[in-house]
Order: sequence, then structure tokens, then C-alpha cells
Amino acid sequence: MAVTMQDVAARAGVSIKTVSNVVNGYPHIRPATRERVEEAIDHLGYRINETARSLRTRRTDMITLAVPELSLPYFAELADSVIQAADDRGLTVLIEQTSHGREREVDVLTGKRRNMTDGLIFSPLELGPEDLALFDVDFPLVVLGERVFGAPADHVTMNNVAAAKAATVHLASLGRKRIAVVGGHEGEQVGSAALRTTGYRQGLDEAGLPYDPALVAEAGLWHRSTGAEAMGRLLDDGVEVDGVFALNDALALGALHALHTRRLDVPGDVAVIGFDDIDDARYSVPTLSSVDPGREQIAQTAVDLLVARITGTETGPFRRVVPDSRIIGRESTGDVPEGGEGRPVAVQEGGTEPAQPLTEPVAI
Amino acid sequence: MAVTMQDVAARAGVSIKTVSNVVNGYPHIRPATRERVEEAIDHLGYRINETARSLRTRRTDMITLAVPELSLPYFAELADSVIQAADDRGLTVLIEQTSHGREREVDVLTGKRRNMTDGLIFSPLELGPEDLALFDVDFPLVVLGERVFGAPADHVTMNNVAAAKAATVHLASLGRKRIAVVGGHEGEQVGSAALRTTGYRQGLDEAGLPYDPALVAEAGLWHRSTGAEAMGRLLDDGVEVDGVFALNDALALGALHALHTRRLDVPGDVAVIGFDDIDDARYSVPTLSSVDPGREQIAQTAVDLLVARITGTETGPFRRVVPDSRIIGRESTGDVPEGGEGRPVAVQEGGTEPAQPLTEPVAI
DNA sequence: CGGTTAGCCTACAACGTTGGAAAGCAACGC
DNA sequence: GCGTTGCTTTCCAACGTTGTAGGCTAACCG
Repeated sequence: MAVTMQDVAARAGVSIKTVSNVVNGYPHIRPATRERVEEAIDHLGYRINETARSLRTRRTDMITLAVPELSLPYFAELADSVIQAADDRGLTVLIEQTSHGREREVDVLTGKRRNMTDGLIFSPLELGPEDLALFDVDFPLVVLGERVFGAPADHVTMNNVAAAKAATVHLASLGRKRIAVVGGHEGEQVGSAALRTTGYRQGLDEAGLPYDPALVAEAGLWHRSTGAEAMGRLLDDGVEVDGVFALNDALALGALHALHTRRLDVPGDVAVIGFDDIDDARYSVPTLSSVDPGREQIAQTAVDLLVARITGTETGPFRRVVPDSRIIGRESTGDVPEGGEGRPVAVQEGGTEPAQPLTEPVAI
Repeated sequence: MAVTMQDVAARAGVSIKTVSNVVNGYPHIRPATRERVEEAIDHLGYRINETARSLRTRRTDMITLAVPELSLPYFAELADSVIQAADDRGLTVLIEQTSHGREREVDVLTGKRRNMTDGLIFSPLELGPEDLALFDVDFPLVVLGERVFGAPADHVTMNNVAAAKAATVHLASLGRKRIAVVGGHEGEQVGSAALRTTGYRQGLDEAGLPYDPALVAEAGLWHRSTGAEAMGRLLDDGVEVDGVFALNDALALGALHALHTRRLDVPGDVAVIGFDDIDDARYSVPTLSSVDPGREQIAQTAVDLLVARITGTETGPFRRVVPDSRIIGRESTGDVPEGGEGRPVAVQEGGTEPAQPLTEPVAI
């Protein structure tokens, strides 16, 4: 059948273990022996059996990344970054899509859907604080996102409130007085929607603008389609608007679309800013100003934290890491002329803190 | 350490093999025995060790999907579909990004980057016909795309020439006379660029339009940025254009951007059609007409073919499968009014044929 | 020159599971 | 009443690798 170490050993005239030693770079091997073994490996086309190795070493060098779905550009780009970061560290990434309901998310944590990987990077969409107990798992876990704070796991999140506030203030600084927010989740206390909405209100406060509930456009799912609908509703209701803060870029792109079909000029009539800084933002018409939440850094940090737990390098208390985020000004806010390149117009610094503070988790 | 079948067996008072039989759904087990085993499993929180199982059964129920990069929307959506299709068949997908050069693609095939999976779905971007020998691998392989025809593997591809021809004819049928093509690869004989350009020329012929080299805008990489550049070059050179066939949607979106910045109306001044029908096409401004190459069907078929080879259900000659493709008319070609929904305006039927024809591979 | 050390290599026993074959046992048929 | 049959369970030996412990040289030291 397949070539095994047995076969290589036979041909090289050494023991199996010596072949193993060669393959694993054990230093004390006579050059002549190493050469014979390598010749045999090449000649027989030997490939190590990773499965057997994993059984023995209890490591697979694979990690799971669980995200809602890859067709959402933010998650596709996140996956790209995570895969690269993992690759740099010699790991392969197995992807689980959990978009098909809460149950899938539970399965990911309970391990039903976590085959043989050494650890999990999980970005929940449905699970919330009430499910905190589920996060107490016996394998290395890094949580992403804003759904769950205080889980017994490392956590990489965003500067949501501060960045949303800055985005709102930025619109205000451009002279906008009627700033709508697109993508709100009525009554929700947790998650990106709540945090970013909080930042929006703080931004209004700081700018001395009143909060008007009529300016809040709900959108359950954060897709382009729902963004277009929400924006459309607002406009069709005759709400006066001269600025839009969309809670993510997909919503913002949908909003641009709705504004366009109603013949409103961006940024002339309405300035628009999104959140996530997906690749699309650079090529939409007009190009979209956005908040860059530090995706690269999120991916790298998540992988690093996970690796540290897997290897046992880190055994201390869980951490919460918040990368720096930046506001990127583009055409949709008039920060650059048409055809110009986006540029940072503000930076919010992140940091690290314990994942389980003594007091109630503070929105950061 | 972790709970093993040993522990379960001890608690249930049966042999290890009986536990294995229960876990694997072996039918001939006394209900009382099964119950005891299941109680023990629940009580001890036993989880099967997939690594050990894989070593024994020589199956991991994982497959590799190798694509250039997930941040390209087409591949993100393809990955989404493949993961879902795999999931429906009880498989997990491991993703390799090969965007960082030819070497990575070679590694994927030689197995250096194919850990423990049962098979590979591979969409090459760099490898071409000259690398045919590399595709003669000893594991189940399904090839996607247009780089390589006639490899000793199942192949799922697109109706490239026919669909590109239809797209061009569609533009002509709208009265466009000066139809540019964006994304050409000068001198390249293989790959999507060549096939779709061939279709473009066939379309011109059919429509009785002359071929004008000035209307061909090269773009090495198919990104939005390169599409914008290529389109911009064309316009800045003063080439007269009233229609654009972009070889994929990313290019088309870039082209839309370039047209917009030069204050040309789409579809008024220039009608634009893309290829791939990515999600973006439905929400760009204006919405983008495109060729839907049957992505879902590609993913499903690819997984099915791979599974058939893995399980040994299929051992016959390799197949080439071409899903049906459709032209979706949207605003950018004026097929629907602003705010309207895209709709199919033409269908090209696919089919199945041997992957290694007796004659030279014919472009399909 | 004998004893120690360092370098190199091997034997053996796992890792946790499943395939195959055989054994135990009850019911069945004649 | 005894061989046969069929269900149920067990025993044993892999799957291909690596950790541990130990053995054998050759070199080195005093």
C-alpha cells in the first residue's frame, strides 16, 4: 500500500526510529546515515502519515475557525487573514460555517463539530451572555466579536464604542446635523449593534446633537440588501438625513445603493460612513469611508493567543485584546476628492486587559 | 487524561469492541447492552478520538479546498458553497490559500500541503497545461477552472466560451457597437482569460461587429483595482466605447468605478456586463449584469465527484462536467429599470463528457 | 590504558481505534 | 436430544508513528 517508515527503514538498513529521527530533524545522526535515509525517502516517495503522528503526539497542527458564513465579505477577509496567520505558524485551518442557526454554534463549542483540531477560533453570532457556560470548554479557545464578554477564554474584540463614537463625531465635524444610524437592533443589549449604537449616541452627545429615534433604521441581518431596505425606509418615510453611520460596510453599501436609486448625492446630500473597512469600500461608487477595526491584527492576535494555549506557553488568566482601530476617510464623506485614495483621519488605541474583570464588563 | 473507549467499556462492563460497535451503529446489539454503553458514554462524557479512528480506517472525512484567496469574492462564495455541499455529505473542509505563488500550487498537488485529507478540490491559478504531469496524483482530485484541461482527474469547469459569446451578443443586441473587453491576458493561450476572450470574438463575429484591438484592455490580476485601471486607461486614451464586457465581476465593478469617476453614465453612455455573478453584482451602483456560471452546481458536482472517488463508488474514466450558465440582466445593461430585480436573459446548457478526449481539448 | 563521556542507533511499548475471526449462547428444526 | 443457525459479544492483531530507556562505539581524560 502506502510507503511507511518500515519500508524506508528496510531500504536504508536502519531502524524505524532512526527514520523517524531523520524526519523530525533530530540532530545526532551521522551524516552518512541521514543520507541513506533521505535517499530511501526520495526513492520510495515516502510521505509521513500525519494521522499516525497525530495519534502519537496528540497534536494535529490544525485549528478550527468557526464563522457565520464566508459569503459575508467581512468574514471572508477575516478567514483569509486567519489562514495566513495560521500558515505562518505551521497550522492548517478548518472552517466551520455556523450560519445555519444557533444549534450549529452550540455544536461547535460542544465539540460535535470540532473534528480533530488542536483549538478553536470562534466568532459567534447567535450565542450571547446567557450561554456563557457553554464557553467553559476543555480545549483551547479564542473568542472573537462582541456577543460574549467574560467567557473563560481569550477574547479578541474591537474598539466598538470608541470607534463608533469617533465615526459619528467625524460626520458631525463635517457639518452634518441629521445623522442616521443604519443597522440597529431594537432592544438588544449585547453584540456589535448595541455597542456601536452606544458609540453613536456618545458621538451625538459629544457633538452636541440631539438624539432622534426617527434617525435609527433597524436591520436584523447585516447584508447589503437589508441596508438598502433600511435606508430606503428612512428616505421613503421622509426623514430628513444628511449623514449616515452604517453599523457595517455591507449595510453602508446597501445604503449607498438606496441613496443612489433615490437620486441623492453622496457626499453632497448625504455623507456615509461604514464599519469594517472591507475591500469593497475602496471600490464602491463613491468609495466608502469606514472604520478599520484592525482585522489583520485581530487575526494575528487570535492565532497567537490560541497557539500559546495549545503549546502551553501561556497558562495564566484569560486576556481580552483590543487592536487599534482607525477611521479611513474616502469619497463618501468627502474626505478625499473623487478618484483620491482613502486616508486615516483618526485612530482609537486598543489594549489588553483581563478577560474577566472584577466588575461588570465595560463596553470598550 | 481524556476518556477512552477503555473507560467506557469498564464502566459498562463490556469489551472495548462492543463500545466501538455501539458508537458505530452496529445493528446486532442487545438493547440492554446498548443502553448500558450509552449511559457510560454520557456519564463519562466520552468523545471518540477521531485521530485514532482515522489511523485505523484510513479515512478522515476531511477534504482540502485549495483556492487562490478568500478575499476574492468569487472564491469566498465558492468556498461557502463547497463547505455547505461537503457538510451535507458529512465532510469537513480544510482550506489552503495558494495565492502566494506557483510553488504553493505545486505543494498542494505534491501533498506537501495536504495534511490528512481524503481528497482535494483544486482551483489552480498559476499552473497550466505544461504542468499536466503534476496532476497525476495518487489521491482523489477534482480540478476546477480553466487552467488545465485533460488532467487525469475529474474536472468541473464553466461554459466559458459560449457564455462569453452570449454576453457579447447580448451587449450587441442592445445596440452597442463599440464593445470593449476588460481583463485580457495578451498572448495567453489557456485559462479563463483566453477562453472568455475567444467567446468575445465569436460574439462580435456573430453580431457582425469588427474586432478592434484598441478595445482590448489588459489586466493581469482580476481585482477591482486592476479593472478600474484598465477601464481608465481605455477611456483616457480616448477610445470610443459604448459597451464593456469585463472578464469577471471584480473587473466590472472596477470598470464601473472608473466610468463613474469620468462622469460617464451606465448604461446610458456605456453598458457593462461582468462574469461570475458574485453577490456584489446585485448591490453595486448601478446593479451589474453578469454571467452566472452555476456556482452552486459547480460546488455540489465537485464534492459529489470527489466523494465518489473517495468511496470508490466511481472508478471509471475521468469526467468533465460543465454546469448550465445564465446571463443575468440588471441595470448596467438596462435590462431592468433602476431599482428592478435582475433576471435571466439567456441560458447556455452544460453537460458531461470524458475529461480526456481523444483529440486536443476543445474549448467549451 | 581503564574508565568515563558523548554521540549514534535500536528495541519495545504505547497512542485509541476498528477489522476479522472466533466463541458463547439461545432458539430452532428434525 | 443434538446438530444447526443466527444473534451477540469478545479476543487479538493491526493502523504508522514517537517516547523512553538502553546499548554499542569511538573518543577523550587523567
